[in-house]
Amino acid sequence: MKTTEKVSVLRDPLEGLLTYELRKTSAAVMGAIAFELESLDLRWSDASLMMVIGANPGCTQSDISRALRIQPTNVVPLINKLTRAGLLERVAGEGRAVSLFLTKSGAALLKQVKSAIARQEARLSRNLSQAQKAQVTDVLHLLCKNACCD
Amino acid sequence: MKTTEKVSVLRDPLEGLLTYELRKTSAAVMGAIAFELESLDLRWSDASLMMVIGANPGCTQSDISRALRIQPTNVVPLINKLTRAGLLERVAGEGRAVSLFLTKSGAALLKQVKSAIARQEARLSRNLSQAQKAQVTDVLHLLCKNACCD
DNA sequence: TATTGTTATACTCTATAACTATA
DNA sequence: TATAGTTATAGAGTATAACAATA
Repeated sequence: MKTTEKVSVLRDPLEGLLTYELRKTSAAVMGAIAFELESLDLRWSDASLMMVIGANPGCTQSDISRALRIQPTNVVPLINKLTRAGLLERVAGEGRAVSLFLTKSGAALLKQVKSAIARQEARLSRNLSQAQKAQVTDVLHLLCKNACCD
Repeated sequence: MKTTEKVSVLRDPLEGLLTYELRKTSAAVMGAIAFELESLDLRWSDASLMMVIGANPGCTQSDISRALRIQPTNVVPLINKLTRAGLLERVAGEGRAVSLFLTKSGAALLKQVKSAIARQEARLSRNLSQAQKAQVTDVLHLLCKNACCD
């Protein structure tokens, strides 16, 4: 015996670590929203950009950069993609600033984005107790703060 | 008046969304562990690999791939890096399989990795109530499951 | 000078296709 | 054939440096 005693199921020494569980859950959740947005030909970065501009018509790339904590340099290709797709309009503002607005078709697509996000959120929290639902974002905010930023 | 009425602080329409908060918190937490591991010249992917091999001496790359949910193809460069650094030993096993072990210096470094992780975990949960501490991983597991995988 | 926007670049993580070697 | 490992490659996300344009 014991000729083929393979490990195959490993002991997972990372199980239960906040760092690990957060990363794993975040990865799963991002995979799920990616699937949800696939039919709209949008990635999460696109969708979150549209959400922010939809809620703040006329905001600038700097505004977005600060709000979503992405480097200004990384906002550029996202804006370009959405502009080329006819979803975004760039209007000259003060100084070098450019004010961003959703086009008509951008606004229409945003509605679908909101539906996709609503579906995702409903699915995520479908079997959470009221207490859990109420506390989960509080805990996440605490953890975020403890991780030193925000 | 109203000449320079800039937006500057945006309304954040993503605030409170589980998808968004999870991603943001995960990013912050990964940044914090990256900082913690920086002095050891390891990234989280290296550290988690060492943790798994330390807890499962003789495991294979396929085992690791399944445990950490990384593509087998992406395990290769990680293993190579740690092997080149003298932290890992590869011993021929059955068939094509290769059994992985930490070297002496690998085991020594793993101790420091564990300390770094322990510091991180303590900092993350320092101001969580007992109830929160007890429930947070449960909620994360639920969310992970609801996201459809795991 | 400080702010805004941009280009180029590079590194990490992740994913797929195609291949070799072994049972 | 199924499993283990590998190579090459490509796409996203994120980071810095250097620069141009405007107040």
